[in-house]
Amino acid sequence: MTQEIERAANIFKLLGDKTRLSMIKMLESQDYCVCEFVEIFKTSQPAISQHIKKLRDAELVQESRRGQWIIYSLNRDNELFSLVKSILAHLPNQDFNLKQLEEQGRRISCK
Amino acid sequence: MTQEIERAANIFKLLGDKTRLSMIKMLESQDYCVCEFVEIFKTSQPAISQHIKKLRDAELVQESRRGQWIIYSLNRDNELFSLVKSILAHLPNQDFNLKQLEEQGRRISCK
DNA sequence: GTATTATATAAGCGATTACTTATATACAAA
DNA sequence: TTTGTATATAAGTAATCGCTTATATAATAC
Repeated sequence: MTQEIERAANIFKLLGDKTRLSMIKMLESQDYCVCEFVEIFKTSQPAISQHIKKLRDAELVQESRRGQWIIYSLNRDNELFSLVKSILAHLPNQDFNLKQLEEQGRRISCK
Repeated sequence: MTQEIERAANIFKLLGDKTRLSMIKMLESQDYCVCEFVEIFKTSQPAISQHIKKLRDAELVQESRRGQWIIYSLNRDNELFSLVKSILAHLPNQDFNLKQLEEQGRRISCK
């Protein structure tokens, strides 16, 4: 069992959850504030925070604080980013989530 | 949450296990008998059988019986095969497993 | 300073996972 | 038809997962 297989399998474990997979796909287009994820996925804030933690621990995303908000972005320097990138190419764009949020006037906190 | 995201996430759940991921990578090169997997992964026969069942249920692999042996192959007609294929391109070849088996004279049952 | 807001972390819990052992099924060889 | 071999399935279990609620931390606004 090569180490590369194991590393890849760990990435797939993370992408094997539809919330996390959507997040990563969304982050391909633009950076997101935690508060936007909370609104979009209609889950509790801790649930979102825990998903993000996993992505952060795997260095798939990176944070940057802006005042009281924390903005996450895709870490394109990740060792396995080329794998991730080629996966994302097969997934439908998820930008409609944020558009919907704006249309419904629910994109509030960080804007 | 699009259905496509959910389908892809299900694939990643399957590939998120290093045994199953190795199997799929190996099947990219050639078909494999269950008994070869059992030898190569040094796990119990039921454990292997259960991994295969998951891959079969997702129609990622297909079986064909040859006498008392069952040979598995990659299902290249799977709806998401292009995704799988592009993933496999990023993984190291695993053919050494079978070579090792042969060198050690442990490739016995189905040959 | 205190209050409020955004995010993270901790603890608990039910569901799921990946194994185990035991058994069933399907075919082969005698 | 009996015996052996390959594979699948069933049942049980410890570990992990993804949520929940409660609380901690960090920044802003007053």
